[in-house]
Amino acid sequence: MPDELSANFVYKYKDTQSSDSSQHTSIGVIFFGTLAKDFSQTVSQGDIVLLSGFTISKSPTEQTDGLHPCLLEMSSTDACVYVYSPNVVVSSLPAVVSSESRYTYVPLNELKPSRIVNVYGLVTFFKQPFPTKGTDYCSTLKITDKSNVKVSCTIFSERLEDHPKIFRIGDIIRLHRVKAQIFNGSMTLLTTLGWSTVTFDGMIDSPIEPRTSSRTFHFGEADKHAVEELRQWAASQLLANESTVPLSSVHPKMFFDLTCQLLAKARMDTRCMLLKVWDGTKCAHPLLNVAVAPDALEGQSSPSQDRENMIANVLVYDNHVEGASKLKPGMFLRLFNLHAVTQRAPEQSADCASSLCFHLHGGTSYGKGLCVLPSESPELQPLKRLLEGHVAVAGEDEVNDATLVDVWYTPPEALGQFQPLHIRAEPSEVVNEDFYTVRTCGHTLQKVSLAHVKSSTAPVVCHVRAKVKSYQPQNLYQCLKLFCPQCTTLMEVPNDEIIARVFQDALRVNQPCGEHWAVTSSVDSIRMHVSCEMVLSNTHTQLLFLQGVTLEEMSVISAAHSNVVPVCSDDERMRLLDFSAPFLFRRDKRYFGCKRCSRSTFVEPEVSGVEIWDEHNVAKALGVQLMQYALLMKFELEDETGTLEALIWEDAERFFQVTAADTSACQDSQDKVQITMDRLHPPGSSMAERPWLDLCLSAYTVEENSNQVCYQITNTEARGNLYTPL
DNA sequence: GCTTAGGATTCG
Repeated sequence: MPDELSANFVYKYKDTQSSDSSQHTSIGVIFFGTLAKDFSQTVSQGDIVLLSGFTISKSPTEQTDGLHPCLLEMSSTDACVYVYSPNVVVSSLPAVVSSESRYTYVPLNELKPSRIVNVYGLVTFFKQPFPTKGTDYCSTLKITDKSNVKVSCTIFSERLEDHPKIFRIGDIIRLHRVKAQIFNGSMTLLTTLGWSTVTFDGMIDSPIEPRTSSRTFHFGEADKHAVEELRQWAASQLLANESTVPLSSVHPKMFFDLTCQLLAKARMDTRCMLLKVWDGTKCAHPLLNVAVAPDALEGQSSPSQDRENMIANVLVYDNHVEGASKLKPGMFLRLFNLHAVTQRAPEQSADCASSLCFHLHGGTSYGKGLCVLPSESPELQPLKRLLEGHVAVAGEDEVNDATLVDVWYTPPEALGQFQPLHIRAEPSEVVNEDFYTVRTCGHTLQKVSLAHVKSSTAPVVCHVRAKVKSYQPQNLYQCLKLFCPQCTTLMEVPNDEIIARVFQDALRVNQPCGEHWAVTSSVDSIRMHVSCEMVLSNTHTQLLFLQGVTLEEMSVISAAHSNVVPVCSDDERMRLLDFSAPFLFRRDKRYFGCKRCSRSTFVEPEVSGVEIWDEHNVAKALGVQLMQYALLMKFELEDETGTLEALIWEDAERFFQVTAADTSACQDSQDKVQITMDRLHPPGSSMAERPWLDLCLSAYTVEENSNQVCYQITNTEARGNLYTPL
């Protein structure tokens, strides 16, 4: 045929003179028509080609040229060839190859069954990749374009990172080498061998940044234009970026998408994971707080007053647990199709207002799922500013204690409670991956040097990398303090000698006391009082008042009781002991009252309405201001630029992953603090051997101390396998 | 070894 061009390209990867057909490493290929023309204009020597839609035929010239006995012959107009140049990846179809625009994108209304095509589209529906019954994960999505035709796409890949990074409806996706097919009467697209994808934000003015796991992908002016055009069209159609719902707009029973930061997570069971998240807004409905043992919780989420209704508890079920288990506190997430469920915590009675909890139900229907958003995403910036603002405000409220600095220098008294623990630490082995620190704050800050921190104006929050040059107190039992949240008094925990003396003083005036609210029984010189009202409600075994005991007797008796209050008598009236002694013994724990803020006279305890007695309601019933246990240490930090003294105080429990109250009584918690210190500052180690610590530092001024600038380590957790010997 | 899925909730 005169108007038809033909070409015969022979690729010789290796020259061979042999006529033995098994030795042939080259074969002839025959193209016809426009494909032949386009191919001849596109290809260069050395390119790699991939052919499809060709048939094998006998070579008529085998006898004369001694080459391969077969030929590859283009069988129909469906045949296509892919040309891989060293630098650019070129895909070509019959009639579409051109030298200036090497990729051609087919509008969605022009798809033809069994064609392998490249397309651009706007995402109108998507699911996170889910495991199939086969070998791959599958992403299902639906896309549309200017033609307004909607096409479903199915993407298979066993590598999760190769799946399209779609974060929201309205994102723009580019697909290469996907096959058009009819399924159930509708056009669909399916990945084929060599497929690839890139996605873009669909917001009209956001930077055009391709999201892909591929390190080599083609992106030119034409792509930029395609994205811009789709964004324009989407905007005109009101299709673009359906926004997610802030916590402040969530109401019961709704399904919604949430953009948030992960604060903490905990495995509930094999099919359920708890995520504690926030987005910087306050929910109009009370939020449920799912209580979890502190050691089961990864990350930090202490409910505090000013964060009330800001921390959402999300229960993630079944297939979503796999993805959730990879999450780390601090990450930014998008949770798709969360269900706002009203429920009561187990301890809440039926007349209590129920609170909101969020469920990510099992399955993938309606796009249920979760994904991690890159921290630098432009759409996260407003959220991050909101969170940082909130963290800063919380910091100002909490870091205001002028007494900290003073108390630091008062010589601590020995308590004899911490047992120093000796760990074998070979100096050469101390730099160990078993120990490290992580910041759990939401700040996105560049790390700065200690010199930079010192030159900054407080208040400020900084991220640093430093080593511990020294720390105080060296005897760790001395880092345990008592703190009054009311008057901010900070004091040492009285030792047993002091407490025993208070008990002895009380014994000297051990007269009977007649309180109308109490019934009394006596064994020898020991008197036990219980509340009449509590006897009636059968809760009297929970709260005992003991008179005429020594500290030793008290310790034995309280070991078996939930709440025991030591009392004495004065003028036939019951009184509490001096506040140098604990006002309450709860099994192995002792609780102290603040001398300044507690009621000085003892009146009838207010016992109505309490079902379960703990240290808080005992203190309240007695008019006592409960003192909190707190850990206080001072680290001398060092980096290449200098040293800086930083307290570890408000976030000490977070840092050491213990509660201060536990360290007052529990050997395991004391050991944990000791081991942590031995990891970050091994005994006898040189600076070079100590680990670098990633720390979040808060700098603040103490007004009462001529505006002295103080530093605290905040939002930082010590991590690692502390129980592996170094 | 060359399939898998092919949108459509609500349980915990």
